[in-house]
Amino acid sequence: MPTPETLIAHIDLDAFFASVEQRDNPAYRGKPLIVGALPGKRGVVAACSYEARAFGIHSAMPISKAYRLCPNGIYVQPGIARYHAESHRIMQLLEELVPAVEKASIDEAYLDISGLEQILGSPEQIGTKLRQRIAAATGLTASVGIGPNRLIAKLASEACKPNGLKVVNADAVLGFLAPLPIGNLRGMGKQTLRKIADLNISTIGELRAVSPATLEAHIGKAAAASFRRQMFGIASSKIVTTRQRKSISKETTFSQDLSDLTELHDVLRNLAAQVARTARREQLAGRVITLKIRYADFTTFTRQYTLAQPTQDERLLLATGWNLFSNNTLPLKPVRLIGIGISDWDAQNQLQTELFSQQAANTTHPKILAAIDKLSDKYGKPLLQVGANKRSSS
DNA sequence: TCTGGGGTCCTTAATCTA
DNA sequence: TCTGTAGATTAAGGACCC
Repeated sequence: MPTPETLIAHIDLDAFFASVEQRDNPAYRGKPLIVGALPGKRGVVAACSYEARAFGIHSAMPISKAYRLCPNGIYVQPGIARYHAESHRIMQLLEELVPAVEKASIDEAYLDISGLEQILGSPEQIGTKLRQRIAAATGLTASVGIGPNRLIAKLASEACKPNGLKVVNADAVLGFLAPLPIGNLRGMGKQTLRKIADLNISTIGELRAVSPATLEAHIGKAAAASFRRQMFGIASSKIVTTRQRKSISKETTFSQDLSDLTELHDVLRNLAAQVARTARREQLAGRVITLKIRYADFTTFTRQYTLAQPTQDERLLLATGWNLFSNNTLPLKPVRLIGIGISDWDAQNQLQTELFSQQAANTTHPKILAAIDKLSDKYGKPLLQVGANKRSSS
């Protein structure tokens, strides 16, 4: 028996955040709706309705600019928890129909529909079923692209947005790609486009005519190889149904740049506590602690430190993060953003819930001990006691 | 124009180690 | 023991994505 042709579907929920808001608030329907920061505050557009797009607004646009373009639009802050719940519900729906579903983001999924034609019908029928199912259960619209691999499926769904369906068969891939803008290729962002601007090419078809050596000279070997594969429609069709996260981080941008060290420390403590909470909930402990600082001029620095043992405790996170901030490797000037994260764990080091007290008490690194001592002085009580056995209650 | 937050992956330079 | 080197690992930044 011949092996069935590989078929991947990409599902993309249309203007997801904005659509959920419009569905739940009839007053928002048919109006330019912008989900993101509120005008007057620092921030960007997270999502916007198609009515808002008519004003030239798009996601990631500074909110101040969006407001200039559309002062009469409706501006709302995102309700992320509601969107996650909705997303979860939709993914479950998809899993009922198709066994291999990969959640690619809050509003996107890849599905392996190879060999399902006998049960669910032609690719067009499968795509229609998926879209109908989502609409019936949630009242939301989705665009579905189907192709021989992830790249083609994704580009097909982009091409038929909003509320569309497009199937690209294997023999139509080259023709489908040729007229698309090169910016549609994965990894082709602003910087890469700038690097190849002098080649004067705008479509994937034109990019194919550029010699490999020329492309390499402009953007380097690895990137050139990646784009050459993509421009001929070569890409992975592997669906990863379970994915282990690689890092946990929290960051915040101040409404006004902050210089006060006490305030900065308080914010960092709060962020460290949130990171630690997530880590404990997900039973992860990381060895690498990363501090992120952004200044008023948007220059951004990261500093990291590798602990001898993994941790998920906010005290060690905070002490290490603060030490990275104050150990004189960063300029002393007003801070726009501060963030902290942990990473670098492996399967074996999950669920080490008693780890912290032991490891922190066993910490001998002078930098960490000094930072912890300093903090202990600041709070007028010892943050760590050798042999201590109980968790922080703060 | 003035740029959020939470991620992933890649490149490069510095440092460690055999 | 010293020195040079290659490869591995770590650190930092950049680019990108949603």
